[in-house]
Amino acid sequence: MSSTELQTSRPEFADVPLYRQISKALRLRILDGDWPAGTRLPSESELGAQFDASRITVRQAIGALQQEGLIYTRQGSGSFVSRPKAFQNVSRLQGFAEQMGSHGHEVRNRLLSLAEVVADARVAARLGVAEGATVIEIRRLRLLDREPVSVELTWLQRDLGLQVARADLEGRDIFVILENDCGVPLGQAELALDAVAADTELASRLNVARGAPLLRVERLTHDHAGRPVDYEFLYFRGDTFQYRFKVDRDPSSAE
Amino acid sequence: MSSTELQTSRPEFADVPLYRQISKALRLRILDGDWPAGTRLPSESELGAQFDASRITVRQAIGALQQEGLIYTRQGSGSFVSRPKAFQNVSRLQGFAEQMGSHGHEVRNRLLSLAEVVADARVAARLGVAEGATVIEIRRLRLLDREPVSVELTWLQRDLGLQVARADLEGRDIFVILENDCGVPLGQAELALDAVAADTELASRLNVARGAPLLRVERLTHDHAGRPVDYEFLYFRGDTFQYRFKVDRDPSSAE
DNA sequence: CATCTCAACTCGTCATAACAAGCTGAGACC
DNA sequence: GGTCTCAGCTTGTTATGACGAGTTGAGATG
Repeated sequence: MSSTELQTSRPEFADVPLYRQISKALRLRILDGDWPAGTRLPSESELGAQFDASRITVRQAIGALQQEGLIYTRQGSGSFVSRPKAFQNVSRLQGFAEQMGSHGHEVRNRLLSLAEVVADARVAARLGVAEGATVIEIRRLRLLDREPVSVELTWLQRDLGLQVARADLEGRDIFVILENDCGVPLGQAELALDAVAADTELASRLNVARGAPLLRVERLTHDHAGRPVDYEFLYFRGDTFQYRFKVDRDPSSAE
Repeated sequence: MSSTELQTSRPEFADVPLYRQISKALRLRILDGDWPAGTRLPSESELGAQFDASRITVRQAIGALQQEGLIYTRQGSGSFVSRPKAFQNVSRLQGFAEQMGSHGHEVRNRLLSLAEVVADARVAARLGVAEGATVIEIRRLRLLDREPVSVELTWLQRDLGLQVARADLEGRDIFVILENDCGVPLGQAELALDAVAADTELASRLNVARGAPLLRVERLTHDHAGRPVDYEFLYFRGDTFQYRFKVDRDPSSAE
């Protein structure tokens, strides 16, 4: 009954699925530390009563949190808040500031250059434009707590790039700009990581010695429909940055 | 009808959940190429009729395939087989040889050392043993097509390590040994990647200059129950190796 | 012919209900 | 005290039913 009531009383959220509201509420309590690692969540029926939802709906919410790695579930026993943090959820596609900002660090970007350039073969291939077409190139230096961490080269299709160029590139992630200002929902990204030596320019930008090891990330981000949107090279200082994530073996458990 | 028939005729699989049977059946048709990319799957109700399952069960099966990236779904339209392959599923936990071997390369491991050592604080913490406990340390040089690519340091709990030590460490991945010879089903792994400079020993092993950039991968692999099993440091030559994978944005779409 | 409308189909969400399977702790039994 | 059993919890799986929202193509309309 009150699911309807809830929707009636908050018509502006009427279209947010109930299971999302639940998972969001639970997520907040976990991230805020109300429920430290190891805490047992209320049982599915209890949650159902609390949120006035059926068990099937609660399970949808819990399933989402499980996928995020925030909780784990043991049959017959209950659902529990996962181990520490620090390591959480990094196999999501997130901007650097999105990730760090949520951990209490100050992130700034210094715009090094913003230009229309001719796409070389590789950039053209990745972005799906003709070789020789004009694209937008953005070069930024990222500072974490005033300390330089990375230099980032970004290429975008011309029209999209011009929109992005008008946004607050110094304070916000390109991902956030793309999604909120340009209305481009992001989907998957392909990454390639390797290690390279700092050339003279990178070394001076990042305040390290020439030849110092850098973690290079090549990232091609697609929108929801699979169209390439954003092609980047990120150069991280090897001594101050780690790329962390989790992977599963055998996600399907097929055969 | 047929789901029941299936279970009746194969009583040993009677406890495999129906939704897994369905996702497995669909997965096979996709991987076998019966349904090329872009093919629309039968609707959820059709599948329900085919497998004699309710729609909720079919949706569970379809949800699993979606997570695997094999299919994508558009409301009002249907579920479709995903784009090519090539990049699929690389965010799985795979051994190096597993990955390369399936691409027609020759992978060999040269055993550099195999010893019982005293766990330092970090190794002890990661493997969940007492500091000062004895663990097995394995150091290997990996060769791809006769060329050195990486040096790998592995620590295992003593009893497990002794089992592994008896296996064919030169020809097989430790992952494969753990799963097949030791019967340890692997689950998740946590990875941390950064870039470091080659010290004298690594440089000579890998046949690069001292100070050359290396991609360092710290990996802690857990078994199915979440117990830490295998703790490793992998040092890859920056010039010959890339770590590639895909990530999704917004598995939760929070806030 | 172009466009517009709408019925019919698709997936998205949610409720209620039931039984199976795993876990846990209180109490019985030795 | 130590062990064993089992009731009563938990999650896992599944069915049926319902309505909403997005898509699409056929037919009506201009």
